[in-house]
Amino acid sequence: MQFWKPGTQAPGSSLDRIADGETSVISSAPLSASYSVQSARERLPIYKHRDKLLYCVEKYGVVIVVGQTGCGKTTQLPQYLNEAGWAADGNVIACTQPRRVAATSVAARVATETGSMIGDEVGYTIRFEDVSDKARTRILYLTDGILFRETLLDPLLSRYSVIMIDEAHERTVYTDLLLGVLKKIRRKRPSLRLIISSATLDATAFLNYFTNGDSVDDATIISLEGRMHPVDIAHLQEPVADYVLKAAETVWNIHQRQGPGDILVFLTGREEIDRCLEHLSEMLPTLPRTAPRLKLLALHAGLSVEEQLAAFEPAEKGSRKVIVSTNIAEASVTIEGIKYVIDSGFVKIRTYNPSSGLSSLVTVPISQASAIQRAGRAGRTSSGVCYRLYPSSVFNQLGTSTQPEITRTDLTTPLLQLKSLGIDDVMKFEWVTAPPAQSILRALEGLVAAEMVGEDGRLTVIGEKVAECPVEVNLARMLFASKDYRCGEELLTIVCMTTVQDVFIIPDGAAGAMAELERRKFTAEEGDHLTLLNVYNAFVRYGRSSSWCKSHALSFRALSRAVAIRSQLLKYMQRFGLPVDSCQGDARRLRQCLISGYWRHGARWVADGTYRSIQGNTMLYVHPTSVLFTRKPKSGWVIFHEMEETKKTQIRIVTEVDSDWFLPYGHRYCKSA
DNA sequence: GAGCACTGC
Repeated sequence: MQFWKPGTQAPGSSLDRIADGETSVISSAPLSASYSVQSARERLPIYKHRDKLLYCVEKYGVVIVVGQTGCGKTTQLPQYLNEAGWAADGNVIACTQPRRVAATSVAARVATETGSMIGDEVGYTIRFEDVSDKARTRILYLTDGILFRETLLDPLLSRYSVIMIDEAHERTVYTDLLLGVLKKIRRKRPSLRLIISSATLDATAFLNYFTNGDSVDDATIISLEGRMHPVDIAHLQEPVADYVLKAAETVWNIHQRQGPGDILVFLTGREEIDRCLEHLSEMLPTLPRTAPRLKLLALHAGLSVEEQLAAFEPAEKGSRKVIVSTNIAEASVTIEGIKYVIDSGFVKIRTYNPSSGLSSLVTVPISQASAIQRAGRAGRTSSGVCYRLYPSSVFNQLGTSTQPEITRTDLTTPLLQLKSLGIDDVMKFEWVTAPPAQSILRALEGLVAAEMVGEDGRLTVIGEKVAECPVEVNLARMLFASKDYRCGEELLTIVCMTTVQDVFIIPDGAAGAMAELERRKFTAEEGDHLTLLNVYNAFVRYGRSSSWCKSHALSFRALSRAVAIRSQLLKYMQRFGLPVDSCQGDARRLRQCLISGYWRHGARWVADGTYRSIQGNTMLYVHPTSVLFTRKPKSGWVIFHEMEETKKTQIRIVTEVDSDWFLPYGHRYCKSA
């Protein structure tokens, strides 16, 4: 079996020649499904490392495990540890995942392998769903966010003997926070074992983090070589001006000159995906009558569940499937049967500018780690080929890993939670990668202005409570204020509805215009917050039905999630003694309450139809999805949920208010300006 | 008059 290495090219390859069919693809037989579960486990590449892994976990406090997706570390390692007795005496082996689906699906698979019911010996915990048994569960899969939250309740995580942080190279905010806290915990509880599972390129960075760059006595790296199938890599010889067009051409060449197998294309967003598919459908009529058909599919998060599922259905016999996707197909979802990957080399990420407090979506080159991950998507069920739409010299210049999320995000919530853990001096926290000092300062200022943190840097009484609440700080602030405005019931709903995204489904073309009309039925003239309230109440009144959602162009998924979040937050409100009163239709009182959270998100209308932010006087455009997009607010003043920089600075979820309502917060502007 | 990478508690 041949293994590919990062940066290597298939022999003598330029993309064009490969797409012309000059390079053969090495084939190898996939794992047969006819073996029993036990012997299938033993056939996994990881199995030969079993004893070494167990020895290292025994000897070292921190073991960094390097291995490609598919080598079996996620499913096997916790089982090896269990078999070796690490879950004896009531101890639990934890394995964290960045995503909910991964935690649930891996747990189900391991339960099958161990011949037990899910939720018994093997369980999982994600938000809204705890399928585990406090006394019986030995192996627990959970999202890293849940485990971080657990440190708020049990700062030493004392029920766990081993904690495996899986997919650590993805560097989500919670992974980074967890690693920092776990390093601290290990000083107080050295018996706790940590396993950091990562892709190749980040391993030494993690090792250095845990050894502080010197003593290696307590940490080690194990490399689990081997993946199921080889993937040949082809680079373009010269960069291209239009990678969307090039992607379409490459699909076309593969289809005409290469053997069977589905094609996965990585682009950055919906607009590019649609353009690529348009190019391809224009070419379709020129396909010879006898040639296999080409099935064109888009895949991005904005699609409905049915549309997304289409990408997973096998192509009909004699036809080839082409999935043009965003980064969602890089790690979040896995499509079987992909043999060809086309990688644009770009990704759209959200970044945060701490000096303006603005977040923006920008298209940036991917990292080497991402490029390798994308290529690996071609080798899941058999050998494959990855066509990179950039030269190998460009690959070599890419950053090794994606910038950790914590360096490009608003730190308000993370800092509040660290303080709740007793880490008051966040400047001294041992970050795996330190965020910009300005981000920390801005978040601290915000926490002081919101009265979560006192002038002494310690949490206030309300700050302690808000830290426990799984919502943004300004939204939690409103929940607490709702007691004074007697509008807890409506405010709670609004908070949940602003938290879920894409409530309204607006398709392209004529269907979009129809959806637009449906949306107007819920419109409240005060603005989007009350419109969202109307939508939620109608959803509940009509029995939370998915067909009702469909006929009103609403997302059943989003609304169901809002219902789940609402019942979770309701428990917090009850615990904190916050009444859930109705405002009895008094929209004025309700909007006054909104200001208690949004007072820093105020803007005034100017004659050209744009707005100016109260803080900073930035020019703001109302997002086209807002009910205030077409209307001037009578008072001339609004508050908004969030602002984001695209081509322009846009505000989303906007509601009209009176300027007088800001007065009680005036003195705070002076402090935080 | 015009727009949305992806997660997570």
